[in-house]
Amino acid sequence: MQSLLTFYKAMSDETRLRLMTLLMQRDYCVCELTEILDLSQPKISKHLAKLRDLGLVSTTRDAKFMVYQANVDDPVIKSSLAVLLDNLEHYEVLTNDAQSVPLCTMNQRIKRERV
Amino acid sequence: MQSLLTFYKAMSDETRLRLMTLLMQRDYCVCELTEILDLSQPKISKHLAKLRDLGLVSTTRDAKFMVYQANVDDPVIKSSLAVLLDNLEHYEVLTNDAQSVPLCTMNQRIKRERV
DNA sequence: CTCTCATATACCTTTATGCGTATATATGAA
DNA sequence: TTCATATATACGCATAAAGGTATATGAGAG
Repeated sequence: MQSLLTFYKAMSDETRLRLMTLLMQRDYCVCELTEILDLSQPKISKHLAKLRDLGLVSTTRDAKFMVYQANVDDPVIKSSLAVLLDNLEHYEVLTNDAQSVPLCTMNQRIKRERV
Repeated sequence: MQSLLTFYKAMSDETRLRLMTLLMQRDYCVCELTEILDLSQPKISKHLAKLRDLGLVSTTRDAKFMVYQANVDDPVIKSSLAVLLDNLEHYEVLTNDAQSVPLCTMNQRIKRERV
């Protein structure tokens, strides 16, 4: 039950809810997340570290960039997150986050790769 | 989004998770909940008050007893709780809670009424 | 009215949480 | 090596949260 409790606690903070929601949709590096949420870099990093400590996200280094990805195995937590994703349209902030296109270096780099 | 955040926060405490899970299954008075969770009465009352303040439960007075009932209208929160209830068997504590039969006065009274 | 049971709340202490600022670390470029 | 960029972390502070103990309140019984 502890994992469920810590999941709920993780999601009870607006910053982490936004981060987790984004990461359930695709991977992002820290600079992209900082830009999308428009919050200080240390704040973003600290919340990501918390999500990582709780085992909800994992990281991959890509050159200078730390890429975060959602990493949920617990089926109950997975279902809980599915409920959230299925209802994104109810939450303007989350919807906007998902649609926003960061202008940071990482994003430029990815765009080039896609060409 | 605030209601979702406070819902997650409410559920991030073990006592409240247990209380809410019980109340999603049927109504209980405080003495029953105190007995089932085997925790101090003020602790139970304070957590119930918090759940009531957040609008997740409501109360009815039945003579000396305050009967608490789940009271969830938000569809996303409803779905989130449904996920939990659908997975009760994964959580021994919650399963035990649901199966426990309190011996308190309220329970006696209800039993008599049922005869 | 008084007593008892059921419940709520006040007060206090401890611990957890979140944030800002400053700084450390890591990587690639020049 | 030196610099710039990306990210992590340390430190200090303010606030929130949780629990225990004691006490207040509310309702029915006698």
